[in-house]
Amino acid sequence: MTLKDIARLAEVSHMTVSRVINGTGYVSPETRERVLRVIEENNFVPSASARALISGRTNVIGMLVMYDLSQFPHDFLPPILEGMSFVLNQNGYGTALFFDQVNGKKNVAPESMLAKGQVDGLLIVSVERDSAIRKRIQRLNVPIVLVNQRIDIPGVGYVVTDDCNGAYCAVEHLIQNGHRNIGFLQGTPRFSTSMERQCGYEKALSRYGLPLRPEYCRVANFDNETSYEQTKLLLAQRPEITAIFAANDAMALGAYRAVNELGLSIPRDLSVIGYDNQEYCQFIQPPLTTVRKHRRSMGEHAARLIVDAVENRADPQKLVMQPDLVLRQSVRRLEEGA
Amino acid sequence: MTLKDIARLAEVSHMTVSRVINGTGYVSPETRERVLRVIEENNFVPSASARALISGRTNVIGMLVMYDLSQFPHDFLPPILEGMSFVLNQNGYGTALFFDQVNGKKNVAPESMLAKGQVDGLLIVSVERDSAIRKRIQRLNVPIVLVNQRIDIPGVGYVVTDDCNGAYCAVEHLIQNGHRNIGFLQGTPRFSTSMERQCGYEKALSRYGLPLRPEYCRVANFDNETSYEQTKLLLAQRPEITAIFAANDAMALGAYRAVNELGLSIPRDLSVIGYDNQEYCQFIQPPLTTVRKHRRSMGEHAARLIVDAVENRADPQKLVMQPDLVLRQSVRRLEEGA
DNA sequence: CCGTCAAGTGTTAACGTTAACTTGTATAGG
DNA sequence: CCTATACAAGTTAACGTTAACACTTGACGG
Repeated sequence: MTLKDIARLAEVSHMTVSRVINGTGYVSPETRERVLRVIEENNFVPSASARALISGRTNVIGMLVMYDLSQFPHDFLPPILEGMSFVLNQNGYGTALFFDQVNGKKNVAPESMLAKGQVDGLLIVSVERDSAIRKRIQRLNVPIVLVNQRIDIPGVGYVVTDDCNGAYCAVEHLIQNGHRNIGFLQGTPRFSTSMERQCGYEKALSRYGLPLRPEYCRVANFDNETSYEQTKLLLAQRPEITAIFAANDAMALGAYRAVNELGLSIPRDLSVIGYDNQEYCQFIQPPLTTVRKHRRSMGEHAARLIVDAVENRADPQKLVMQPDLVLRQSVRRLEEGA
Repeated sequence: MTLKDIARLAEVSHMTVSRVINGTGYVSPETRERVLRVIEENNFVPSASARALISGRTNVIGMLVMYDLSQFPHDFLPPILEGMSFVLNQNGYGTALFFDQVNGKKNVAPESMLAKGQVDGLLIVSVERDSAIRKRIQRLNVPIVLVNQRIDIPGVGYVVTDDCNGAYCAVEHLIQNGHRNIGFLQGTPRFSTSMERQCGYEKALSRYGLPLRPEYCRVANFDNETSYEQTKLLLAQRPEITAIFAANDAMALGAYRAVNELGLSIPRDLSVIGYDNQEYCQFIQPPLTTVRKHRRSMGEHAARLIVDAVENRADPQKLVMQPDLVLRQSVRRLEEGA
């Protein structure tokens, strides 16, 4: 079923049908009616391929996931994809999903698929710091918006969460609850967010005139097991510590485990704040106070930026979003005299 | 940059270039070399749109997510998508992702996008029982494979996990550890997997000659809070219960909470098995024994089935996968005399 | 009463491929 | 030596759409 078939059935030329469909040019009301009826009856939909061929635009935006899923909390991705997909669809775009690597193995497709002019723009969800992204991006000549990674490349936009500020708020919250000796479980330096969270921790301490003690900071690689060990060490070596800020929730859970094992209790003996607001935070005991990134919203914004760039042939914008603190029950207010 | 540009630069006709690219027909080694060099130098990639137009095939497979993400564990989706995407890419297919509904709102795109002949085949990830899928599927005339939903529709394939057997194994494991009075926290009847898990529970009891006591079974809607309440009730009303099988991990966590609050301990006073093997299962205390679905593998298989169907113009196959039990530390072996 | 313009419709060519057919040349078999 | 055939190309048309231009009709102003 093509334009011409519809044209024949409606007894008009194929151009008239095209005009009816696209709302361009003059068509008399009666003709329009007739054509629309025939289209309806045959539930005709114009060929996307033919349109893409002649217009040079596919109306498809690529979504490239640049990190290995198994290395990162699984629930990070879905809300982002969902947000992107929703906004893109609303704007008449389809979405092509690619994973750069799967289970450690490099995927074949991304570059070639993306080069074929198969997409009008590209959203890249990534996690690692800098990495090879810079180089790889340059080859592709479509508008690009990075999600969750703030790399300043001319002509490339991004949507990121201000993790530095998120961490700042978390630590500030601890300080405002009377905590002075605050441990920090740090992530892998490989991940860009890791450094930012550290920066926020340091900023908050300095802002409130507290000393930055390197021995309070432990690198635990975003890893539950390591955090568990480091927390045990930390509490043994530095018993004056009353609170821990963990750079993600899995690490906070590691701290929980250590505290339990030492026969202590949260938040009575130790206050804990995590980061990411994973699903389980509300279910564990005690429910974990943590920092929430607005993941769906990030996806939505990224989609808007890319649509904007594609349609106005302009460079994509850059956008920094603020996370917020989700208060639960893992932080205790210290008495003044304590 | 088109075939013809390459042809001009290599001083051949565009057909020769086409033949070189597709490996069809006769081309002399020297000519092939020359053409390949020119292609390389200009890193030319043929237009997917033009190919799609003339061949009637897009080399894109649609992936439609039919359920509301917020209603289901977030980490269910990524491995499935990843598995699909990987296999599809390997076979030269691109992937178009669509969400049927986002945050309760119906998405606009799916039907129209899919109808436009934009995809050669469709993978549908769903969760709800039957629902409207039957009707919606019939309109689309591309091969379809359902993922995680076993609906027998002629010409439609599926990849599912045998949740009945998964539940059976879980309950069997409890029985083999000496438990006789086993509670069951049930999911929403809305979800297809829910009924299967119940079926497995009942099968195991009956297989081992244990009575099915309705008062041991509580509907907790896959919900943490409800499970928490139901577990408290269950333990109060039926103190003889020594183990609980929860139809998913969130519910198991609810049980954990109840047990803690009653001053009891897992697995000493109560053994618990969950279902899904969510990320946090290994991190909570005690680590939760649970049933693992092979999600990436499901995605991979589904992708293979659809590629098969598309390329051989045959009806897609149907496939039932077996989950397995992940043993951790939430189940206690009861002494014979206990 | 003619030119101009708007409304409504049609014709043609182009987008970048591939299928199908055609052409030319070297080689082998009779 | 002629012809059949394998090899190595080239030419043309088609896929389904849209842009650009062309044509017809009627109305209206000068």
